[in-house]
Amino acid sequence: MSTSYLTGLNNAQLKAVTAPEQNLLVIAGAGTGKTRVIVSRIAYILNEFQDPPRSILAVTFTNKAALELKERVQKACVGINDLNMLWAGTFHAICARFLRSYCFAANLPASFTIMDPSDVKRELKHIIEPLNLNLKGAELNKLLGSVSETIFALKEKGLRAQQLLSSTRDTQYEITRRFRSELTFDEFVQIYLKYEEFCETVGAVDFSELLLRTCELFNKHPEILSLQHRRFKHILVDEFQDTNHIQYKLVQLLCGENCTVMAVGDDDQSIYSWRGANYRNMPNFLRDFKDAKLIALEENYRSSQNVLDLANSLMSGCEDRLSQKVLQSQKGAGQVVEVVECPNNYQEAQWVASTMSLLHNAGVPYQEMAVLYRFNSQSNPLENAFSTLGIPYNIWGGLRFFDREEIQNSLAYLRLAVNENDNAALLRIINVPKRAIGPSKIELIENIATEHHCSHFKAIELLLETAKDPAFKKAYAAKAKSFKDFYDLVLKIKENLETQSLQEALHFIHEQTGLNDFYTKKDKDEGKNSLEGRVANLKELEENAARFEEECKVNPILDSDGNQIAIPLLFITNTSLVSGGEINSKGEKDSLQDAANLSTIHSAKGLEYQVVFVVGFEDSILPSAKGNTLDEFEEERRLAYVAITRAKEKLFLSYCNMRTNYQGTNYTGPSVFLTEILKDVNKTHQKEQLPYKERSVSYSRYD
DNA sequence: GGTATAACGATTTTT
DNA sequence: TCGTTATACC
Repeated sequence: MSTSYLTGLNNAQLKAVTAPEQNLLVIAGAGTGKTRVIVSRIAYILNEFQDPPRSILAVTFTNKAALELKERVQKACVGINDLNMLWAGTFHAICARFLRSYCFAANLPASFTIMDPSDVKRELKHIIEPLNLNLKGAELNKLLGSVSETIFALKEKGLRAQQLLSSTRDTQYEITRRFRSELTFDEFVQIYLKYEEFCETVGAVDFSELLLRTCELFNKHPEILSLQHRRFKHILVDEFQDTNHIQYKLVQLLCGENCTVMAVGDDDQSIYSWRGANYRNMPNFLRDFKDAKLIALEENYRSSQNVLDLANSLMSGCEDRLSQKVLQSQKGAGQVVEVVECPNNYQEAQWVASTMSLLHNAGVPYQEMAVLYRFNSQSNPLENAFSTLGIPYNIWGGLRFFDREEIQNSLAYLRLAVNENDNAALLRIINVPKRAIGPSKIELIENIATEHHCSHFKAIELLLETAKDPAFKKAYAAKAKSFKDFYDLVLKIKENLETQSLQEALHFIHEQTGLNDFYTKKDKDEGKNSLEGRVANLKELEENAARFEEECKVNPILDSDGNQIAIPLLFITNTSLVSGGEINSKGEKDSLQDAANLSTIHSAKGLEYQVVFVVGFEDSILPSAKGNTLDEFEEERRLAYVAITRAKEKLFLSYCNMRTNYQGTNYTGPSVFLTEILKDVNKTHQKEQLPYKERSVSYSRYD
């Protein structure tokens, strides 16, 4: 038996990896080899405990992380059979799979589809419009945002509309606060009720519903839950600081008598609390999971000590920490951290670009350099400066592959063919490309649907039937004609799914619905060539489908009766949840090869670069001016911490005295965090009487 | 029903 | 400044 998965681990890591079967909370500071520990622990479970892969459930924050984990486990566990029985995925993907398997018990149709947030908004608009709230378009849109966010947040707290009816005044206030005065509590509850009703009749679930529905499934059906308890002996959860209420509940539910959980996370890197993440789930874990043991990883393999000194000093100012970690570098002091003062944000951008250019000439590849900022809006001057100097760059955090309009539209056809009740999908594409079905005709369909309590698609069918009747022929003939093509098209797609491969079916959709022609024209108008345009993305989707189909054949997913679940269904589920290929904000499919990285701090989480520029280290930027409470302030501190700890060799921090953006011109200045850190560092410098050039932090001004 | 222009609002974002 | 969406007009 090989134990190579243990070599090279430090003491703390070894302790975590080789711990007996018990609940474990691993606090893994930035760059301390967290993924390594998870992979090694899985290898240890398989080799030492001799438990089969199917007894392991590994939960990650993103699909990308799940994929990476699976690959690394495969490498570390050569010779172990049935590795594909190991479950690794996000909470959402895992729940979707449970719901597919137990759809009947979960009270969902076998063909249930998953709505993305834009579908949800479109439906909420339908629900809210008849209320005649007298809102301007933009205001209505903002309200739609708040309402959908609120519904998601409530579901993730486990609250359905029905339960809100008996909620306390405090809860009611918490909810209505989000809508200013545009919506009363009762109005909101009515909307929420109607929305749930819509989802129910249509057989569609939103992202939050996946989690809530699965929780309810297990609570209502202990026999199904005990099946899981019999299966899962080891649950590993990565990024535990980013779990929310319902995800924590799910872990509790899934953890049976003979199961232990390894929760891995870093409370210092919790930067998503505004989305419902609760880092206090980490201390709660110690309280709620029997005999849970705590292990902290502090040996850092990523950054030099000079970088870590800043990070440590920044976090020492934070009160609410699970453990007062002090990160120790395994790489030595390293290069000086440079703090740079700039007159304004345009100069700052110029300074970044020219410094990068110098570093590149000195041999640092562009892809090893990153500029991190608090707001997307800060990227603009940087992009200009980069273009002027001819520095190639990629912007992260732009539109993702499966969020793209053309992909969503293509998938909507597929969704409708799979589940004709999916009204959200129907409304999305009934007039894309244009086939002369405007608002008035859609209203007609909606009226028929309401009247007959049926789906929109059925309503079209009814309309076409009625139009055949000579008595109505005149009245309906003109209107019916425009629906006929659409109706036949969807039926044909349905038929194709029975006989053709998924790839072929998608190809048919792209050709026959006119999507390809529509986007070919659009690509041309926008001056896109055949490689970077929307048509190319549709092609990519077809190829994606082919790959997916292959995978399904190798590793089929079964329902509770042991039957294989239909591939188109799985594809829809998968693509709704998987963010796809890397796309930069310019919509280019393939990112540039040796290109510098521009990113918000949030989307840089988990990444690392040789050289990092953190720009806009200013009050009202970092920390953001939006935060008022102490909690919000401390989250900004953690954000700064995440930014700093992305750097492997060289870190630059910059701030401006004056900043011009759409709001106008503001006089800014160094961030409180910066003054805090520098005070600390300077103290050390003085104490050790270091000459200026040996100091760990240098300070300069750029004009 | 489709296209040009005005008006508005703008933390952070994964699933 | 930029992107989205409502409206006015053909």
